[in-house]
Amino acid sequence: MARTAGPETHHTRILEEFRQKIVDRIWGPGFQLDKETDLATQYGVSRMTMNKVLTQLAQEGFVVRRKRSGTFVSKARTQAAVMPINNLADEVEALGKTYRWQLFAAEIRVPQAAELRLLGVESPPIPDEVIVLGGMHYADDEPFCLETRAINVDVVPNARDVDFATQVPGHWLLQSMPWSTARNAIRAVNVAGSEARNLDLPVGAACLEILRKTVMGSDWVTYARLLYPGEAFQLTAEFKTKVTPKALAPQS
Amino acid sequence: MARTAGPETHHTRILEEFRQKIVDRIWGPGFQLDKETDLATQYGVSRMTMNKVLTQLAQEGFVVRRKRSGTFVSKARTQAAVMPINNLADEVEALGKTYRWQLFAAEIRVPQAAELRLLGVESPPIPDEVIVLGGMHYADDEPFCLETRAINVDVVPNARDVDFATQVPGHWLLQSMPWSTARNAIRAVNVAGSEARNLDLPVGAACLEILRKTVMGSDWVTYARLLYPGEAFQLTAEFKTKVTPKALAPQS
DNA sequence: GTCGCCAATATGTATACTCAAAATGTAAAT
DNA sequence: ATTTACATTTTGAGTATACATATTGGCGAC
Repeated sequence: MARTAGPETHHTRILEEFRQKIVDRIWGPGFQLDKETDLATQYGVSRMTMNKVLTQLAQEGFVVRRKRSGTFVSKARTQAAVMPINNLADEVEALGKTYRWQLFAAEIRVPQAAELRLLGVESPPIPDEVIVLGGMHYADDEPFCLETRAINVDVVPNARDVDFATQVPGHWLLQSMPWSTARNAIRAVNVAGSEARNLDLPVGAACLEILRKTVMGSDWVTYARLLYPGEAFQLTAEFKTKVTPKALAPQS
Repeated sequence: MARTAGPETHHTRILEEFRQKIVDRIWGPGFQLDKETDLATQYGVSRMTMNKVLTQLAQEGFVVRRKRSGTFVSKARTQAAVMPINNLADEVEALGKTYRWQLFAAEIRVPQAAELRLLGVESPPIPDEVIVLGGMHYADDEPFCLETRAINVDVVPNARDVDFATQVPGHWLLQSMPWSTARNAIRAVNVAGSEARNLDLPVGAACLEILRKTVMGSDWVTYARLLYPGEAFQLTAEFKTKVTPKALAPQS
């Protein structure tokens, strides 16, 4: 589990030492570090090197730096979870199961109001032509995730020519449009009707619903709704304590 | 919504320009940037400044740097969601509602097997003395979150003297033990029995269940189970596309 | 032609030195 | 007594320079 023995350079060594001191509360919240010139001489490095260490620590949120005032260990406030949302095929195959994607329908047309509501579309500028599609992700032929999606053809014109029966929409979009931004909302819902039938669940079963809006620049690329059987699926996230951008004031 | 107009320094300006170029795919995945000495002269800065920019970009995962080879725009693979999990009081008050915490019971004793199962405790080393507590978070006197928790007294000895009727456990722990690490699992479940009654929900209603294990060094600090009324509550997360640590190879 | 060694090259790390910006405490002025 | 002005201190940003390190492409030996 040991990290791949990073390069033993001055600044990485000092960085790790400082982080450890803070995590172990040897330097507790509010503690004021010596000024960077002093620290530099104490550790036998130049100010630039010590500056690199402290700047990095500040970026990671461990310390707050204020001109004329000094460098302080920050107080933890918020917790930020880094949650990897991989593509489903990888995730399913990591469990040793076979993955399969089944397209139900895909059409280029004006989306209906009900569909927009389902997908959580709030901003009115809806283009005339949108790919509306639905399908199911299977793991060993068991329903794993029900997907409903709208794709903005204006932003991704070559989506027109893609056969989403063979290409998994999410995966294709990720490959096709790297560096986009997304906003997720996660809820628990009771399934009913055709959704319950498709997922092979009793009516009223709890499901995890992820509404994802993907944005590229100023335009939306896709709205997706992913519905997972509740008990069978779970999202996991590892995280460290972090500070809120505000409330950084050192001990007064 | 505009970011608080950051300092207009050389390296931040260039950094933003490069990020934009990559996000807008002017520099697509696999694109090789000019070498840093050339870029430095092109942008009229010293190599150290350009180095700072490129190092930062590499840390953010936008580019991969290889000695002798050059700097390449990396290919997006995974998406990482950064999900802030604030303390509930702040969250509730952000909605303009009044927050209230109601303790049901808190005891120091050996936890029961059923409780450990509920909390998702898997690793056997259970200390003899554990604080087992349960309570409810209210927003405007409506049930908002049902909490069940175990606290490791060996790791947090002063938790003995805390009155968890007035102190919210999660908040107190966060203040008391900053820089801990946690692992979250998020599921959807159907509520039943006393849980449904306490949350004022019909039996079978979908709820969001968060199992959180908090670790400090090598010991566990607390296991918590947070149950949110499904339809009423949702987690949201903003995120950008990121690269996997592996699979960074430039276009061959 | 193939294999292995070597040198050229791009990044990585570090130093020493400037000047700028911001915050704080002190002293002067109203 | 309160405000204003100023000097000091600490971080922030940038430059010029040097040497280390890894990798790649070419050259030579076989």
